[in-house]
Amino acid sequence: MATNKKEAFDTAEVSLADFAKALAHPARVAILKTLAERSTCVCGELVDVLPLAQATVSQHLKELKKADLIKGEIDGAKSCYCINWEVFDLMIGEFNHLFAGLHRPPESSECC
Amino acid sequence: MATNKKEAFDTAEVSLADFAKALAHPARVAILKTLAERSTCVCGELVDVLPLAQATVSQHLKELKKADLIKGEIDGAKSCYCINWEVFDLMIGEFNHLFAGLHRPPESSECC
DNA sequence: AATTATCATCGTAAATATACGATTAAATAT
DNA sequence: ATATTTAATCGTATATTTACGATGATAATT
Repeated sequence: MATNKKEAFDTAEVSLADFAKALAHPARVAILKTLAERSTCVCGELVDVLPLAQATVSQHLKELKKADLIKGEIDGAKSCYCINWEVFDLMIGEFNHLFAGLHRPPESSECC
Repeated sequence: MATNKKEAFDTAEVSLADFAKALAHPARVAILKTLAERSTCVCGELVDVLPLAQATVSQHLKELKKADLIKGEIDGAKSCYCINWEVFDLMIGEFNHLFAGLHRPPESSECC
């Protein structure tokens, strides 16, 4: 029954929802935060930072990569990740455009 | 296995993730957009606007309510919803604080 | 009082997400 | 050459999400 109804929605809504979905787990928020904090690219210290098993961290990284919010590169035996700022900033802009900028309550409107 | 590891993360990360989760579906984005567009509170026209059954819309509304992003009120036989701007603006602020404001790439850092 | 409209909730089916141990593959170190 | 480190992937268990029809409850209409 849980069929995917993505086609039925606007692409803007879908892409914003996908962005939100990528952030919809504390581990992934923490990963992005950690990647942003370190000026140099971070590899597997993420596993040390997070309270999760290596396989699970890898899975979260995969999701962030799928959402195009991070880039990965193999550096010897290790693999190195960093934030994809182009896409990230773009999504933040889309987010703010849709919600923050527009549509404030029209002052005198009686609402709930 | 899929145990809830929320306790192991910072509350800021958890609350941001919860906020993101609330937006992590096109239907919920569309609901918020619709509620923001109409100056007067909207009831069940949402069902007409969305490509989903009434029960499903109700479920999504429940989730948004759980996240405290909307307020609901029974108005006769209908029930009326609107955005909870206090919370919503707060979460937007938290979002921008954590990601947009801080941590830009330090210019000369070689990254991925 | 009986009917209708509106919407929440229940029950349920199927898809996704979360988590981890085990395994694998590749690079590095011994 | 062998052992170790690093990280991806596989397999799997469980939890959560998504979706809908059916039912229920309440208010408005007839």
